[in-house]
Amino acid sequence: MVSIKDIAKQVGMSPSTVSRVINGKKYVNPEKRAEILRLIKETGYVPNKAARSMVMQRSFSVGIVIPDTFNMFQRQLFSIIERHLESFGYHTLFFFVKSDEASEEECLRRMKSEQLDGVILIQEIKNPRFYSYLLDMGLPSVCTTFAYDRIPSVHVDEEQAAFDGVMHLLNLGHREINMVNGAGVNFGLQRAEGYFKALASAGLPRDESRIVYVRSLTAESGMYGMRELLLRGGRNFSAVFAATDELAMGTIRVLRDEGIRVPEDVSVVGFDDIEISNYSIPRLTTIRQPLLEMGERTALMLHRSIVNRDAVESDAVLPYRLIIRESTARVG
Amino acid sequence: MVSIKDIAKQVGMSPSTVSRVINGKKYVNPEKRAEILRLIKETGYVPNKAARSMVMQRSFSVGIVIPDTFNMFQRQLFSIIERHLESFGYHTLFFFVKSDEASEEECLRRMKSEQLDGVILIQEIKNPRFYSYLLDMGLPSVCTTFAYDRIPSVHVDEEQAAFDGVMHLLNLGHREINMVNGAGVNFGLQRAEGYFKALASAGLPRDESRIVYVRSLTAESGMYGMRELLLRGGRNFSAVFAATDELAMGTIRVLRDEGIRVPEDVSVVGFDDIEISNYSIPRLTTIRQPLLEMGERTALMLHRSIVNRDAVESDAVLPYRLIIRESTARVG
DNA sequence: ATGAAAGCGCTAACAT
DNA sequence: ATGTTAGCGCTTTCAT
Repeated sequence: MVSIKDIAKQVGMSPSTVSRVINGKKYVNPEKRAEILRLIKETGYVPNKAARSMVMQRSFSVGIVIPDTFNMFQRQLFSIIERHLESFGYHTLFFFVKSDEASEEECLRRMKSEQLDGVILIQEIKNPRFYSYLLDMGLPSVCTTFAYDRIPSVHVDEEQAAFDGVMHLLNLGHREINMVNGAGVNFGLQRAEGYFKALASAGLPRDESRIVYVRSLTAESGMYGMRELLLRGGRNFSAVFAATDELAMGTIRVLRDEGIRVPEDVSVVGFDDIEISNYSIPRLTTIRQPLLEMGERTALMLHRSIVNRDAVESDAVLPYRLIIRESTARVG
Repeated sequence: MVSIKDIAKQVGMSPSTVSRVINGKKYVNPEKRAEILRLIKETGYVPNKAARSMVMQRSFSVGIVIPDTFNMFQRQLFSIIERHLESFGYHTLFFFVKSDEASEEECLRRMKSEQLDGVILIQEIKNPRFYSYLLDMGLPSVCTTFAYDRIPSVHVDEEQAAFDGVMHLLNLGHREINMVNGAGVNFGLQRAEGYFKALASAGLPRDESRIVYVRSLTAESGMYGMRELLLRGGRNFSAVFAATDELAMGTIRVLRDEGIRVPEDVSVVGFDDIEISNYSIPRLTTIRQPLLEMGERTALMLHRSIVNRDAVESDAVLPYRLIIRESTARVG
């Protein structure tokens, strides 16, 4: 592998000068610079990242912490974040964590060993030590899709968004509305709260038995959730609010298998607006999270707090939007 | 950040000894070892990866090259590969590449700078220099989901799989079968070949106008492709073979919008068997690629060629399987 | 404008 | 069994 020394030797200059050229520093004779640049291109020289990151005490990389079972929304989100991070000159390291103690611990270890410039969390970590570590190290971080006090975050007003989704159902005349929700995630609680508040605004009681909490946010879990609801109350509902689009797809699948038509018999509202929601049968009515903007803001926010370590970033609460498509209809 | 020196000082030993303990080498007094281990735990010491990778001339990381617009099958695949790689002790770096020259070039640069232990390609790279680089550097690599001469690969027999998919349609009595295919990917060509061979085996002519090539492998592109086919020949078909499940979803969407029922009016076969294919309406008949096994074999193969640099790995051609669900039916 | 030298944190060869 | 030393490739004072 060709190194900075090789280049230096070939042009008869010192490594320092070559380093200056590479880093675009001043105080280099334009002619020498040109020659060095030419040689760099010619030899295909590329700086060794480990060496550079050792001496500079930073890695030019940011870590993205994401559940190993990330859903499609999260997948789309991290692609966007990755793209923006790249435009700021960072590389991206993914840390897939399972939601158990050991995995979070391992993730922490890796993060330490990597000399990260910053961290983005797309997953609520259970272990409080995790956050303490970030804070103690003064490691720039931002949370996205959820909020954590003391770490800046980018998200939507979950509760209000859920409220609006359920209001849409209410406006369509639905009164018996179930919810399929994710367990163990904070936004699940917030979305449930919005759901209850909307019902309350229509004078409907808070009925916990109308919510089922499932372990993951996938279609598979959605099926499980809907079956459970059917078991609990039979067909005592005319609408379902699902905490994610994937959950909604599973819900619709079960309904369909039971011979219940969507939206003729039962209306379904999702949350996220992932790509296929616009292609599925029926197209899904859902609450769109502003994916592009969330990704952009997240990357920007992190970049800013890396560049200016003691600037305090404030949370960005972005606008969501109810997208009405085919899975909801006036109550029959 | 606590370093190996700090640990050494605190136990009154040399850094070498500490290093030996960390790396589980022999020749260290059990008591000292225990004490050092204790201190490591106590201080939360974690080795600096950059330093280690500089002196050892390797990074303990493998790069996964994947299209920036990766589809769901690829997403599922890389999750699995990542998991296995981790179990072998590697970290995973993702290289998202667009399919343009500049992006491939940039990817190459990054790969050089990272001192990778190995590379996995989930994407056919256009630029031959890319492969040359891998080969010249003696960098262990494996291709997955496609084959490249001179680099070991893990894949299914694309042509035969496509053949079987189309045979299923033929067996159902279909004779007018269209294909929605991905442009610019090698396996697209192979799947087309299987499609033609199946048709030929039923005495049907090779009609290029029945294939449409679309730019990506998404549902969006699938819609585009189906519309184009409709434009070309109207309803001159009773079945469609789509080169990926996502393409199939888009295809079905357009059909539905045209009032054409699946499978009553038109049968659709996909390829991949991604998760939602089992939840979509209708559930998709498709050719399953052995995701788990492909991921495992890919990781294992790479690991072996890293450990044993001059062992020659042979291609792994894994068994696919036709999964018959609801999107295909006997011709009406 | 340029070079010499030190040092980032670690491992490995060589002593002992 | 353990310490000493050199050096991985680079950036960054500090001289000049």
